[in-house]
Amino acid sequence: MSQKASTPKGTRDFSPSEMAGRNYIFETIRDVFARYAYLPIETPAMENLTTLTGKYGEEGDKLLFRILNSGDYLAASGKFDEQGNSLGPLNTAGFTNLICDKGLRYDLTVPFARYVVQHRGDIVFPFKRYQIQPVWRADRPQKGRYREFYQCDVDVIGSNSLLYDAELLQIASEVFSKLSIPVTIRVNHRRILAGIAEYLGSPEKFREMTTAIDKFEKIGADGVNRELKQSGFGDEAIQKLLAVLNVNAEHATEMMHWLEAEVLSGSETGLSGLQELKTVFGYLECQLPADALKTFAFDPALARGLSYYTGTIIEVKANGVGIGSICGGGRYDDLTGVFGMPGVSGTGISFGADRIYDVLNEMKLFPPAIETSARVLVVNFGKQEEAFALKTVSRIREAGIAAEIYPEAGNLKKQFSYADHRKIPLVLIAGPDEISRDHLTLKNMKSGEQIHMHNKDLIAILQKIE
RNA sequence: GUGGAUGUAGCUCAGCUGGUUAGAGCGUCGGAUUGUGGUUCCGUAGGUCGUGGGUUCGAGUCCCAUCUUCCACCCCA
Repeated sequence: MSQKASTPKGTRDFSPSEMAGRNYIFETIRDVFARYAYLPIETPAMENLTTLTGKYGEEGDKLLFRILNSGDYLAASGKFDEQGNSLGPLNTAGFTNLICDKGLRYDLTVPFARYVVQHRGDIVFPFKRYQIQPVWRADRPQKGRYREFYQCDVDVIGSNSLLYDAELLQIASEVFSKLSIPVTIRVNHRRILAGIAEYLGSPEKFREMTTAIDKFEKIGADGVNRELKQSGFGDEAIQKLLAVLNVNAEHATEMMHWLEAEVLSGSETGLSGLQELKTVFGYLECQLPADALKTFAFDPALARGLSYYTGTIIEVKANGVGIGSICGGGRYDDLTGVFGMPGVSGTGISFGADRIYDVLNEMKLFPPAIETSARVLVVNFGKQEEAFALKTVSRIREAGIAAEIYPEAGNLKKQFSYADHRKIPLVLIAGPDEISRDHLTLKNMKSGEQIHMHNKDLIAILQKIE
């Protein structure tokens, strides 16, 4: 009896043509990271549950994949008989903690914080690392939302310098420019949001306020109004907030001036956040050409959910594609505190490789040439010619050119058709005629042109065709 | 986790209110062309109609369950 072949919900296989696209993304991102002098690390797919829980809020904890312990834990618990009947009161949470103590990582930032604390003796600060690995979330899948997906994280830990905030923004700008994806990079500061909450007279409702404004673009002013009312904001406060969201400032500097004068003047926190952002934008102006600067937008309505951000926050969306954010991040002042290493500031961003793939695919922005396997196919004529063909294919490989020989003899039609399907640009023909004269025939599959050459000139000619 | 759609050949889909052997295009493979692919022509193969139950004389079509994918909420890369 055969069973149905399938992958678990929200997970996928990647075939060679998809891997070509994925590797193109990973290589592009890795190149940029490395050029800014970030160093690679990897951490295990699973972490202790104590490392993961409580870091992503209540919702996040629900989305953790937990790994069942091995062993006879039921007998050990003493709460169940052999038929599985409960012998005493034990709630789900308690039971879960009893039977599993490991989980799949939910992101790369928290494992990185754990890594930093654990290796603090070996690390030279500020530590710049990158990490490209899959993460898992037990979310309900949708388009652009998977249960297993790759994040490409770059973080700096152990420095308060805003130069790094600016550097990461520059990295984001460069990655998307290299991938030719038109994006908007929205930037805000958590302390500006805190200042706005003070301005509204409800600093304690900071959380409710940020989750409401985060939806501004999606649900509009009316929707935000409703949300805020539900959270207990007064009408006056709501009007003040909507006025902030509706300010139509063309340039970041205009918006900043207005906020400084009208909204944040009474909030020390808010003003300090604004000052930091000004500094960051100042650095960007030094580092980036004008057309790259245009992709950045200061947006006081950007909130971002993750609770550990404390400073600059950033989010990137592809223009004109209905896929969520493809990159996000920010500064966190005390991520390592929970692991017993307080007062270490970090800043980082994360690229969503799978969503970037979807964007490139939807916008048809993948370069055409990334999928070739071999550059040369050597035709197989049969027993008599095989030895010659094998020697030739080895010579080509030794010259650093990807080559393969067709596995079966005869039927040239089939062999050429194979080269066509595989997008192999060159076919080398070494049949009886050629071998007898120590010659070769090379066909260019794109132009259809064939050239004859002496056997000894092969490598030189192939290298010239490059 | 809550609510709603979806599933027919490898791919994109058709199949009217239940009614004989479930169709098309593209692709595959073979031939026209045994030393030449991409175009053309001819032909071939390929289907547990997502899966499991049920209603019915009869189910791709109706009902229930389940899985997948997608959409909204929640949240997020």
